[in-house]
Amino acid sequence: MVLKYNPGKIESKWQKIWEKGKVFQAKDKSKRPKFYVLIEFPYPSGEGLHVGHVRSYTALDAVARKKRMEGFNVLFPIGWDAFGLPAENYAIKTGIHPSVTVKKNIATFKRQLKSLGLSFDWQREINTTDPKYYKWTQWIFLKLFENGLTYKKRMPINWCPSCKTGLANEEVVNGKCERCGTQGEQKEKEQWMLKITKYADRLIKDLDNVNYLEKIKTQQINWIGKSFGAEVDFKIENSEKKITVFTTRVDTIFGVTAVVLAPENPLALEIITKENEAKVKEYIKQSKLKSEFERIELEKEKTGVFTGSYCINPLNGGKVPIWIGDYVVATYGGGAVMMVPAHDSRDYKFAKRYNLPMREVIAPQIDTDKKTDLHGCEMAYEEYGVLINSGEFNGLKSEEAIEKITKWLELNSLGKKTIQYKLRDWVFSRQHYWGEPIPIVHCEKCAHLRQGYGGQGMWPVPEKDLPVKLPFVKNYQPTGTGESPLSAISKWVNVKCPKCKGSAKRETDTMPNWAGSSWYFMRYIDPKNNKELTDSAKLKYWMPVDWYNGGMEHTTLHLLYSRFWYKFLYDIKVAPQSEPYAKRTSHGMVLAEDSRKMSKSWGNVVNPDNIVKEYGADTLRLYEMFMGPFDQAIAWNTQGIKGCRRFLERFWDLILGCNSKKSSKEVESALNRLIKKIGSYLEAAKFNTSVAAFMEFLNFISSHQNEVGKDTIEKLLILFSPFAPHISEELWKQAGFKGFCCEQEWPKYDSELIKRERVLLIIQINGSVRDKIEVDSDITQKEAEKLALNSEKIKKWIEGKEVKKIIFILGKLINLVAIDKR
RNA sequence: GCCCAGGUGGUGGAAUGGUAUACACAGAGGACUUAAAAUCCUCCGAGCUUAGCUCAUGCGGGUUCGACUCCCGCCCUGGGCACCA
Repeated sequence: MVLKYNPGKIESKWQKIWEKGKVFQAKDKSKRPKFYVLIEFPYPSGEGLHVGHVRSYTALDAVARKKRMEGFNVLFPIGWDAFGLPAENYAIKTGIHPSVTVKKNIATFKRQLKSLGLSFDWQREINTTDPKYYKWTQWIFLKLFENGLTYKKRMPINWCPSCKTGLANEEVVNGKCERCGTQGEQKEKEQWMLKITKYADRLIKDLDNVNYLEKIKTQQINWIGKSFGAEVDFKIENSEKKITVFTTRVDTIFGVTAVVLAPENPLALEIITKENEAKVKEYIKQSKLKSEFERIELEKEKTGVFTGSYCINPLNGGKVPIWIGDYVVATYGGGAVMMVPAHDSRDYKFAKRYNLPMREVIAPQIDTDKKTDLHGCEMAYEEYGVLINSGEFNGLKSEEAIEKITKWLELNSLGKKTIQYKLRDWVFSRQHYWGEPIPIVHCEKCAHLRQGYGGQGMWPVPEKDLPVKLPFVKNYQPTGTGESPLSAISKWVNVKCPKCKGSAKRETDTMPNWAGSSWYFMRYIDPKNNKELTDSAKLKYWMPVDWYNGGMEHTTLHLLYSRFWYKFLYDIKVAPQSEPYAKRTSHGMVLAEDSRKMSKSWGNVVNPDNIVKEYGADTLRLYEMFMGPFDQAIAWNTQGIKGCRRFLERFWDLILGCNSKKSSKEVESALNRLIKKIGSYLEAAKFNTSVAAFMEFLNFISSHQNEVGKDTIEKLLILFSPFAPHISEELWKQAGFKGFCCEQEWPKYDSELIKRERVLLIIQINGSVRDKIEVDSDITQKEAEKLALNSEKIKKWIEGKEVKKIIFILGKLINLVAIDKR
């Protein structure tokens, strides 16, 4: 009597046995080559594990399992990114300390992850909210501080009136707070900043040396936004001052009919003439009232005001009016632009609105065939062309003119070649309780003596005093004044100055939750080290991460931040190389059955617990691999789950029903083809076609059941175990094989066996299939031609025609090119 | 507006220059059953004058003996960026 497939029974059994046998632990001292597989560690939310987690974790689990079987010493760790607003908001509502909530949520996640048979090395579990962990997050901050990569800046920040906290640009989506969806505002506050812009160029350049999906690279490059151009100085009339503008089109400089300043530009207030003062001040006031979001929403509506002052065009000495317009971005290119309405569509709109003059200075390069006449054209000509109305530069092509005019400016000290980035420095402070305290002390006395960082009395907390632990509090309410709730805890805030030992105060801002995740992959390597961040020999052995998978939504945030930190750690000789991740892939979202995002409010959430209970973990794993291409978003389908369960049942019955000692040649050949396919599919993240290949193979052997020997079953189970580890392990045991299936050597294919002896030769006439005949796979062209020409079907097609050419592809097809006889 | 990824049966999708629609889901018919479920077998792009033929991979061209695949030009969908000078 053959046993029935019962995942509920076998899955938890094997999970326990594997754990006891420590089969998934990475070895620190090993002569084997290493392979580091990384998934983005989850935020342990109260909602529990999402089927989206299951998709990406299972995929990388399959990779990790295969690599292990290939003889690699595999590190596949897991941990918790546990700082963050939901736990704090929950604490505000209920008074339950965030650490309690986090602990509870982690327990749930852990149970859920373990029920899936993921081969994590649980010995290395980390938690960003553990003081033993965030000690080193703070340590990195101190290093950044010491190396001049931090600064404090009073700046307009994005403020969420609901969360009562500052937001990074990246956390504002369409003007709204990413977390709660409330409309954001602008607020001025002293913020800790990290100089990520200093690394902008390297963050682009080093992408050449890593294997990321191409779309990830382009997205990062666009985000950093490098543009080559020139800075040009426009002297202000009757003043010692000048306005420096940035332009990528210095070739259009003879077409400048105004210079426009951002309202935030401090020069703006200095240059107003008396008669314009009231008007201009009112305009600046109004535009400050508008939040950055509103400005964008008002879209291409360009407004501005004339200051009454003029500056001088350095090229032709012409008098240029200075305007203020809020379409000029304050934080880019110095917050000033030269306005060339004839050749920039934004300037064109601005000039039209205020009736400013336009001067054409670029003519389209005239093709001899078609003449382009731009006169009367209702838009700006933004392409490159040939210079006109540009004095001595007339007749030059734009490319040459850019070079020559820039040189001229440099010779006359009126400007220079330069590079601008869109990337802005990272706003690193949050006014929250549930984050890593920034380890800085402010001493008024030292500030008075102009000591401490920047003479402002700021001192780093000495390394021996780390971690600066979060104090236990009763009240988590944000102060709403912009101060962190920590500022209310005087016992914690008041400390001795590390320098003068006088009374001083702690920094009360905390770090954003991107901090802990910016280096966590390093801590997995040496999670219990309390002397250093990670032992350097271990780092050298394990880094870089060989395969990192995560969501596309982290491309411009976490992925960029962590690359920045790693580069910095490389510069201070902590990290062994300058890039942390050798390969990066991304997974598509798992949508609900109705193709919408899964959400409590829609009531369309699929809970993995229920699926495991009803169908088993292997079915869930297999289904999530099979549902579609890994990098694409895909809708859940309950019927699809059932199909995968059906497949596993057939698999189970078939394997247990095979009794032959040795496989037939045909089966052996099919198996070797399967080995080849699965190997290459896994490397290429083609999980869906891997599963299809198993299904095809099963269909094949179910019609050759008497020819399936133990040798085939052995290799099949090994191949299948990365995808469905429990059923493979159980069948391995039932079939009487020794050891763990998941510890066997990954099979190699024999290319001799892959070759087929007989193949179906396709016969085409002019590219259309007209006949198929079975032939020896090594048939020669001559023999194939003979067979083709003798085929009755083919004869009909070439009757009255002349065969002009024959194309023969060995073992595949023969194509006869036949044309009518004259 | 710019950048990226896509568009193939009723559905999810396969095929990276060589048999278009693998593999699955759904559906139809049959077997088993008192019946249902489960399971197994068969069919399943469209059309036609159905031993076969024609047409079909968003649309229009092109390259090629041969194009879902490569090139040019459109249309549509999804994602990212967005007054970045």
